[in-house]
Amino acid sequence: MYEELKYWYLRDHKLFWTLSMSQIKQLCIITGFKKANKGDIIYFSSSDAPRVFLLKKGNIKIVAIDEDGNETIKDIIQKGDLFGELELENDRNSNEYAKALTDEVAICSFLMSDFEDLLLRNPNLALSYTKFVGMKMKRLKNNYANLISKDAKTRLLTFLKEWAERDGKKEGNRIIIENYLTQSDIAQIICTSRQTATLMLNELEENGLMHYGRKEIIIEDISKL
Amino acid sequence: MYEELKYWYLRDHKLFWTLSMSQIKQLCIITGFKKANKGDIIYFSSSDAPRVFLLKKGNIKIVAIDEDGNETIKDIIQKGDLFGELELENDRNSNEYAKALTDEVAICSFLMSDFEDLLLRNPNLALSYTKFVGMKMKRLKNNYANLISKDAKTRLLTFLKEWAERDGKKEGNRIIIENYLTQSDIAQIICTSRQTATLMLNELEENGLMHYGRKEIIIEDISKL
DNA sequence: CCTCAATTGTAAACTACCCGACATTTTCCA
DNA sequence: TGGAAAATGTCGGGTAGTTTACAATTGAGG
Repeated sequence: MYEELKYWYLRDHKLFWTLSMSQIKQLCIITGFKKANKGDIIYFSSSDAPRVFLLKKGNIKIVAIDEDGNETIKDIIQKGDLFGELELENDRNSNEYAKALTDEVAICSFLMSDFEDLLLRNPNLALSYTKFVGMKMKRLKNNYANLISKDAKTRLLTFLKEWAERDGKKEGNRIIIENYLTQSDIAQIICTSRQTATLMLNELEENGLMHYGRKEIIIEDISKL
Repeated sequence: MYEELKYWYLRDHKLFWTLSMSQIKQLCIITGFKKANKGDIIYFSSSDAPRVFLLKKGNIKIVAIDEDGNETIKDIIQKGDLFGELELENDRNSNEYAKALTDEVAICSFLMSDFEDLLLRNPNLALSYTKFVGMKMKRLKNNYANLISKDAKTRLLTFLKEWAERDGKKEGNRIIIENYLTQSDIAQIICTSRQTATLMLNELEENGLMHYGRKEIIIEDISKL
């Protein structure tokens, strides 16, 4: 990869704003780059050194397989998200892989050890990174608090609202979300069965609150959800 | 507080091992200290500047109150744990307080801004702290993964095992845990109703697997749980 | 030692949700 | 373009776990 490109991929990420251009150039720590198409499975090769990943384009989901072969969605990663071993601790025994949700996906990665060096040399970056991880943790806590105390319908509504806020485009009163999730994906995220999710989505549609389509989701009035 | 004490409270925490004694002495960032007894409620005064807390002695639980006045246990904090705004971001609108679970509780705290300065001046510490937060996150993820995919009985067993491992004292084959949780506390932690928890605990007792007492919990053979 | 509040024990009714079993529709690609 | 695979729609039976309700036990404080 051209040196030019290497730092371009870092430049526009919030996390690296504290660094000057020349600092970024010095780093050039990106050691991997991958493109994928919808449906492709991306393995985190557990054989080689632990890595931190940065999603430059598209959306992916992290999926775990348990002993019985059941898939569980562990996370949805969006453009600009840093992911992988955010813990800076490697944990080899987890059986996880990523799956591309959108047509085009671009991921770049660097070695964790490089990243650690970088943090040590740039205390400001370390602080930003810590806050970044902290925010992730807060989001996680909120999500789970939801799963636990609310029933399936509330969970669906909360999920839809959050999604609309993060991804949705306003068009007058409506909000339009580009959809890359099947109903069964949504069901998994809100931890219910596919049938229940389908049922609830149709119910919302009957009440004229929203429309679920494979390409896009339209929410008529978010305040009524 | 005597200067001596101030750094004593930091000295023996894993997080600060990378700092030399003299460095710790220079810090003196501790600005608050609190003692409490069982049942006491400890408020995080949301009026003054955001703080990081360090639990020196005992156990406490973090409880959130929702609109309807329902209590939810959000976290159990144990001796040596750092807690509070781990996110390094202040979030004023949460309605949370801490409650002492053990007879004697000692908490010290320092201002977040001081802590941030400290991190900036000690990159090594920043890295340790990042890993520390990361580990918290991993534990959190595991706990929740459990809540979601397993039934109430499995959740109880997982919780008991984890508790035994963290807190239990071995006596021959048995493990004895000093108990500071009521059955209803346990029920909240594993997200089930008090009645279900009671039922399951009694079932385990009938099968001779464990004994639940108000002062201590005895597990006959952890491998059989 | 007695009293009251907190904790624990038990049972029955009820319900949200899962699961299996299909039919129908859409999408993909050979 | 046609046929298979994936996604969606729909129905009812079964059940884990909640809720309500009340009794029994424990323990702390006067």
